[in-house]
Amino acid sequence: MKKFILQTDNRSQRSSNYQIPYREQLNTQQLGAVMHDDGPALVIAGAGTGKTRTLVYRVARLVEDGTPPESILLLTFTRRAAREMLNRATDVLDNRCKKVRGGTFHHYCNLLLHRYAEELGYPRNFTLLDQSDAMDTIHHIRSTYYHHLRLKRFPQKQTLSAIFSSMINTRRSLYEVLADGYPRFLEHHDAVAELFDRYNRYKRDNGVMDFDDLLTQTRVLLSGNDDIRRKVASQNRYVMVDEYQDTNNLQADLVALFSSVHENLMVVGDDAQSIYAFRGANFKNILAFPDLYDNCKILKLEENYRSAEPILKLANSLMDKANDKFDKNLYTRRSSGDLPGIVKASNENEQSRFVAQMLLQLREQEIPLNDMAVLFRNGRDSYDLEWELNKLNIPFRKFGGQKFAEAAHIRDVLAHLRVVVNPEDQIAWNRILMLVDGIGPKTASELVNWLRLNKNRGLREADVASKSYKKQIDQLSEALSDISTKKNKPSEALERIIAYYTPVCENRYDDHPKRIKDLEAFAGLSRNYTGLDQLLQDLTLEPLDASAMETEASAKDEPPLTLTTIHSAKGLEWDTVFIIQCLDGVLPSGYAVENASALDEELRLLYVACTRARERLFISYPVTRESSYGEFFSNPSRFLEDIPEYILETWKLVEEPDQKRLGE
DNA sequence: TCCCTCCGTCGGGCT
DNA sequence: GACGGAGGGA
Repeated sequence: MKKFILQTDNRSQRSSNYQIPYREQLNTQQLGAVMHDDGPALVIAGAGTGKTRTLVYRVARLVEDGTPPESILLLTFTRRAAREMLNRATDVLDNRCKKVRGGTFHHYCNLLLHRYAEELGYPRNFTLLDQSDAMDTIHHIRSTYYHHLRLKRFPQKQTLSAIFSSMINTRRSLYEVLADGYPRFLEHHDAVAELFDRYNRYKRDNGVMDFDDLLTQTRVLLSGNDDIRRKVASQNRYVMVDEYQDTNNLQADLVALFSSVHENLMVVGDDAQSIYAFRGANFKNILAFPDLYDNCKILKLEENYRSAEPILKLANSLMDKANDKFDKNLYTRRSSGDLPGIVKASNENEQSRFVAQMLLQLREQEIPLNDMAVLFRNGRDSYDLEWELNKLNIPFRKFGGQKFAEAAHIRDVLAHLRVVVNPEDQIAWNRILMLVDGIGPKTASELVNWLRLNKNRGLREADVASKSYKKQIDQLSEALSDISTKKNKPSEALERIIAYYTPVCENRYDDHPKRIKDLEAFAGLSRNYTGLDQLLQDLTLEPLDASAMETEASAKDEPPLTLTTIHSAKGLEWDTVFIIQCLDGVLPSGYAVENASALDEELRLLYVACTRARERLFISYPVTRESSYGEFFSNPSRFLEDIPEYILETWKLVEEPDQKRLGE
């Protein structure tokens, strides 16, 4: 039977009196995507082709055509990306665009779940576990039930957490995950399976969820309850998903559910930039999208506006090396530009000095520091450079690597707040009790148990009168009751805890001045919040980078340089880009070299890194590396082999006796 | 029972 | 650099 299609009148009227001259500001391909109306659409957008711009204009265009902004849902990879897009849409149109709902999958799911948690048997104020909370929980279960396995090589908490997450996101059995990625732990299959069950039961029993639960529980909620699904999806008149190449099957299911009433779904992405296979993404998913949706319109953006031609040439020639070919060749009309350079340094520090010196030189040529970035494979690959930059007083901000809320002292303070929000949070109780002098694992777990069995009594009533730590327990319970009884602001609660915690911190860490400074910065940041639980949720869903606080102060003098992992550089661009530690075993990662598809992903990673640059690109590597055994020779990335000189120019570093200087 | 120190081990990229 | 286990002193 034929279906009726409801069509509104504005379709015929539009394009006559738009506030924004779309035709003049966009190319034909972009215009097609912006003007796309109803029904599913796939936009394949190569690097630098104006993908963000297209999304921004489409949001504005929908709003101009009378779509209520709050009925548009924009799913992005980070909340920062969503915010930037909506700000830009506000700039091109007006304030209405601020009302568009946008954020990450996790963020949106978190919102829905807080509304409907009770349907799933969770408390409405369920606690969200971040990466380290989840690992602590796993550790807790592991040491309670599996301590006897300690002599055999049993996976560590972060490995266990990675295994569990991989099972969920790639939809594989434990056996498959272990056999594929962790064969040495196959002998522990049954114990790990049991631990997984206990972990899930623990989360259930204690009303907490980890990152993966946000996605899986939302799917359960929407696929198991048609009323709720319809209610939620009918609010989403238009759904747009950015970076679709990096969503996995679980997220694809969610997208389908979110858009299941209006079916106005537009996904945007680039198969050549898929770099999240470890989270279950598969670059083939995006190409299979049209198979899932009848009448799916396919649109392509191919003209690159970002990079100078020599940079694109290098990027294209890298892509030629993929085992699994991509149907992709970016072109640009920009013909000028220097050749990308490859720089060989004799060791890591020389590489750092080269980068630092080059940065200073370019800054003198009026390229602002914040229009330059240094990219690397692993969070740790920049330690030496960070040291060098600090020495030279070059301000920088680092993305990726350790997060602010992962530092021990921040987690200590957060644990205090968490027991106030949720007094049944055993992991948090355990952590704060262990901080008391004279209390170790044994005493802490006895006290936690006592608290669990005496829910209506507080820590104050615990029997510690005869113990050496009585005094500190009194101080602790006083601090906790101060903030739970008075309904004070998050910043006041935080300051109260910091007052209690400061002596603990001084006693525990040698570098306490720096840590206490962090805590003050944290208190400052919390002033923007009115609710404690909101603060905790935001910190979890949008983890701050560890260096964010330090840079905050110096940023006033000069906008800082960016240091970032390639994964965190996604979607961003700079005038000048340095890619450091471009070594075989680093990029590609040593764990990828025996697997063709994993190698391809590493290659795409390098491709993503190169295409972040507009004008200048420097790739560098040291020929020697240090390890615990001493110094050894290292080789440049295999991806850089056989790239002809007319595409990638080789540079030598020449040291002058008195002053280090760059060679020709 | 707790705390400190020493030492071998380790899959990392992100929400 | 962080984790986790071992060993010794308080």
